[in-house]
Amino acid sequence: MKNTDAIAALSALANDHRLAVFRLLVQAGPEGKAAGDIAAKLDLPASSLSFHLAHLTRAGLIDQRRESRSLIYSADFTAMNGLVGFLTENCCGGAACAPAAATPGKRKAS
Amino acid sequence: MKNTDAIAALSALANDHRLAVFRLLVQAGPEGKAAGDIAAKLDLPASSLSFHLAHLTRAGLIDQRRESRSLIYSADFTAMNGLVGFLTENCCGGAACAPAAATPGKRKAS
DNA sequence: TCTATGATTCGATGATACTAGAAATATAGA
DNA sequence: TCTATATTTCTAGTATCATCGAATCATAGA
Repeated sequence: MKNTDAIAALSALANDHRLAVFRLLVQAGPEGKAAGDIAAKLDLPASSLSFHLAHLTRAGLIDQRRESRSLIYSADFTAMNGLVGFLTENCCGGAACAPAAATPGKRKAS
Repeated sequence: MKNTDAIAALSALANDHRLAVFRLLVQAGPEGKAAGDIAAKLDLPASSLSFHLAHLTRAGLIDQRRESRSLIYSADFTAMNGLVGFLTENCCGGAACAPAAATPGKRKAS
């Protein structure tokens, strides 16, 4: 991950609404959520949400796909892990600090 | 970690200079670095650096201690790990995604 | 093609953040 | 106490960002 990518990701997340959107999508997993559902869940005007979704997309943190009339957004777990790795990179000069990452494993059948 | 703390941390890191400062301190480990050294290394005016250091401190990402005339700054690894945990929390609805964290282990003697 | 629905883009306004020189504060040594 | 060093606070000018209603675009079904 390049420095500019990290800045983009961090400033995308550095906002109340966008952080809420991202965490919602992280918890939703690879299936994602439609823009309308997100707007309803977070009680945001459609145009405001759209602004924030575009911001997160530009930063590479979420992906978009169309499903009929709905646009489905989902977290980009590779980007998320890349960011985490970037922040903790070479921690303490490369000594005992070994950071790890999460992967979007399959959901547990309940 | 509360939502507002995460926002504070993320917006603190969402800046070219502050990200550079933070990563420098992460790599420096618990020993930290004096403000003057950081300014020299990153080629920043003292007043600008001070502004950014205050920002990072307010966000809880770095600690400050005085050593004679110098103020030494060091990364707060607990806060860093808290942020990482917050972002990946309940990933994929709590399925196979197990995020981990880094700790500031002791430096390896070379 | 007409209408309804889901979502984005446009545009104006208000708020917040970054920068860096100058002045002020804290510590140390002579 | 006087001076030098390390750093912060003050200040103002500039730039960037968030908000949300209205208008627009894309898709689907009758």
